[in-house]
Parts: sequence; C-alpha cells; structure tokens
Amino acid sequence: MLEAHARAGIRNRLLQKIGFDDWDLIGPHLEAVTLRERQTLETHGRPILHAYFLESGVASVMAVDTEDRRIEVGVIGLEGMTGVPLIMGDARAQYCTYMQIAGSGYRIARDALCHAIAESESLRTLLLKSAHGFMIQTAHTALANGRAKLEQRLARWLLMTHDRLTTNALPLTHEFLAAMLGVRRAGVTVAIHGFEDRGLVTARRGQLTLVDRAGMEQVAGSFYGVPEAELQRLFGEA
Amino acid sequence: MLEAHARAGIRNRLLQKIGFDDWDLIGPHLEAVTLRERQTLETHGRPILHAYFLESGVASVMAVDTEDRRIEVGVIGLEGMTGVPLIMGDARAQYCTYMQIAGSGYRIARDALCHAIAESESLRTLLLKSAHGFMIQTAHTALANGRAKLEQRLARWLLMTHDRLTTNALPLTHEFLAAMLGVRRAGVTVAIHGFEDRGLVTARRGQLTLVDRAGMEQVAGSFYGVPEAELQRLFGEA
DNA sequence: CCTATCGGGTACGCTTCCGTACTGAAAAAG
DNA sequence: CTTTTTCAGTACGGAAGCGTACCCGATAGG
Repeated sequence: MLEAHARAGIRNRLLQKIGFDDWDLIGPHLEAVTLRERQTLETHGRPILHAYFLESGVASVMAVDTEDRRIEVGVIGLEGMTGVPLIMGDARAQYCTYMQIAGSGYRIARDALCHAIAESESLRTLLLKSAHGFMIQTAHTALANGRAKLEQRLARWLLMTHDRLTTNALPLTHEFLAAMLGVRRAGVTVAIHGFEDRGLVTARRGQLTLVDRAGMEQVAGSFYGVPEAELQRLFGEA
Repeated sequence: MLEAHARAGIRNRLLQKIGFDDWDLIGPHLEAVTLRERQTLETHGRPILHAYFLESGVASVMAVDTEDRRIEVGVIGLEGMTGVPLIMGDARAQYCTYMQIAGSGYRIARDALCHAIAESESLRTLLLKSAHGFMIQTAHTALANGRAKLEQRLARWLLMTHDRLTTNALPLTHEFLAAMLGVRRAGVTVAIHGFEDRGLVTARRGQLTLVDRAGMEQVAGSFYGVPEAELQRLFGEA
C-alpha cells in the first residue's frame, strides 16, 4: 500500500511515468519488498502471482527448455518491471525470473495489475511499451548469442547490468556470469583476466568493479546499445 | 477488402479466431496480397505501413545491429502475423522482416489495425497473445543460439519452417539458411550432408525435402518444441 | 547454343570454446 | 581457531565452427 504523497521517492522509471489519474489503479496495491540475492520472482511453468517494479537491484530472466538447459534472455532493473506475460494476457510464466543482484522494489498482485490494465488505456499503453522494450532486448540477446564472442557477450552483460546500478561494483561470481551467458565458468575467468589486463575492471572474489566503462563499450561494440537506444526512443528523454 | 462471406476460405489462424463482432473492424480493411520470395515486409528503422496475415509462405524476422550484423529471431507463417510492434504501440520496425518462402496473405494498413485494437478489447487480447507467442519464440531462439550446435539449430529451423508449410519440399539455398542462423554457408552444407546420410532429408539444388520428420525432431531435441507447445496452450487446441 | 551466374562440394589452417579436473586461497560455518 | 565450503586460477586435449578459397555442375540469360 503506497499513499499518493509517497510517490515522490520512487525511482522506478515505469512507476514514475504513471499518470496522475492512473495512479489510483496502481499505487494503493503496491507493496514494498526487499529482494534478496537469488530470490525467485517467477518460476517457469507456474502462475505469476505478482509483478515487480524494481527500485534497485537487477533481475535476470532465463529461458528454460524441457531438458533444463537455460540461458538469460534479458535483465530487468529500475527501468522496467517483471511479469511481462501478465501484460500480454498470460498468467503463466514461461521463464524463470530471479534476482541476480539484491535490491528492493514494489510488487503488485496479478489481479490488481490486470484490472488496472483493463481499466486504463493510458496505463496499458505505458506497460505495453515497456514489454516491447523487453522484447527488443531479448531479440538482441539472440543476436549476441549467435554472433558475438564470449568476451563481447560478457562486456555487453556487464554494461547492461551497470546501467541498472548506481555503483561500479558488481557483486557477481564467475559461476553465475557463466550460467547467465550459457558458457563455461573457466571461460568467464579467462575473459575477465583479459579485462583486468586492459584496465577495464578490477576483480575481487565475488566482486567486479567497472573501471573503464568507455573501454568496455568498445569491447562490446554494437552488440551493446541498440535496445538501450530503443528504450530511450520509446519513452523519450528524461 | 474482404466481405464477411469470404471468411470461410481463410487459413490464417489469427484471422480465423477473430470473433464475429470484431470482424467488421478488420475484414473490410484486409487486402489480399501475393508475397514473392525475398519480398520485404518491414525494414529496420522504418515505419511499419502494414501488418501481414500470412495464408501461405514463411516470413523471417531478423534482428539487426548498427554494424549490420543480423540474425533471425523468429519465423512467421499462417499461425500469426507480422507487425508485432504495432500491437505493442510502436509504429517503427526494429527488425527486418521479409519472405523467406514465397506465399500469399492479407495485409491491413497500420491505422486501421491500430484503430481496431483500440476499439475492441477482445481483438486486442487475441493479437496480444499472438505477440506473446512470438516473444516466446524469440526467447528460445536466444537459447538455441547460445547453447545448441549448428546441426541442432538447423534442425530446429527446418522443423519450424515445415510446420508452416503444407509440403515437405522447402525451397531454400544453403546460403540463406546460413544467413538465418548466422553461420557459414559451408557449415550448413556439411550439416545437410549429415542429414542426408541419416536419411532425414533429400537435397537438390535450391531445395530440401524433409523425409523423416521424427528423426529431425530427435536431432533438434528440446531446442525445438517449447514455443510450439506454448502457442498451443495460448490458443487452445483446434 | 554459348556464356555468365549461382549454388553447392570440399579442403586447410586457425580460433574459440568446451569438458574436465586439479589446485590453492578466501570466506563462511562451526 | 578450525573446518568446510565456495570461488577463482590454471591446464590440456579435443570438438566445433570460422575465414578463405578454389572447383565444378546446374541453371538462367542472351
């Protein structure tokens, strides 16, 4: 439950953009939550109970097949929300979504969200644009997975995650990076050494600090940036 | 322009599912079109002028980056429609969409489609589900691109295309298959030889004939099938 | 019919990345 | 403080696929 006067402190870009009239449909149903590392927000094949608007932290969306092979298809932070299928009219999760970096946010129950979407065209338009932005991200993940080298994909991932944090220190193990990208843990280790050698990052056990963001963008090349630019276009500059 | 009584012959699954009341919003604006091989339906960065409901043939949706690297993120046939961004409230194409296998269909102008979606909730729900199905396909393309071998990805692609045709003969060159998958042409040639050796396909210049579909499904393993099952679930059996 | 183009077969060296596995160090648990 | 667990460093052989390139036969165009 969030009073109207509490809106001022909200950092989530989507919640910020909800119009005054629409706020009554959403605000009163929001529940503040802290989100631990590895906390599951959606499980593949199970109903989606809540959509989460993140205020901090990063969530990963993983596609899964019937042999439990998985790979990340997108990341979500304070620019968006989880529960995209709800917006598309489906209450079942196709993906596993969980917190990659701990944080906090607000969540809204499925029914309240669906009701709000049904009631307000402007709200629906807003959330659909957000879902569309996520789709574009997924498409470019497919592109990067098919064409980029491990190093480029890793750079892209670090940049996308960095975009969603306020610090340069990313609390991540090589193991989990490897799981995200669908590659070997050892491969990630070697790639990170390459980054360190070039002064792009400094690494400590369980932590990566981005030192030279511009350099990292050079490594990622044009595998990074298109979805970000599209999001900018969809939502205008702010 | 399509009269109500002409609906009987329509094969497109989405058009078939449009309710009687909604048909007035769509049917009168449909224009029958034949679609040549390589015909472009949407161009990356340009406005989307029409959405296409395919009756036959297969369209490919390609993600493109700023260095013109590209890869297919989904295929569309008589089960769906092109112009997904229109449904999401965006009139600009992020992708290049063009006919991979010639066919025919109906198209509707952007404004007519957007108007229809704004007017009818049931129609909106239907088309959103279709867009969602496409999203799932894209996510699994990302999974296959990241984790599958060339041979498995090729098998997956052939199966998805075969699903959308009424014949076992696929008019495709190795060159174009390679472009779709983002791999070498020579790699496709070798993989197809493997299929021939196992009696899964027969090949002629510019044509592949699927002989043993079950065998091909075995090769693709669980990289094929999840989006198809989800589409089934979303739209029920028919 | 002749010619140009296109699609396919094949080869070679090379890069990338995998599978696996062992090690030591850091951190957490007791 | 000690033990256990987690995380990272490293190595080696091998598979997969790339870039490139050359050749030939099939088809299309003149």
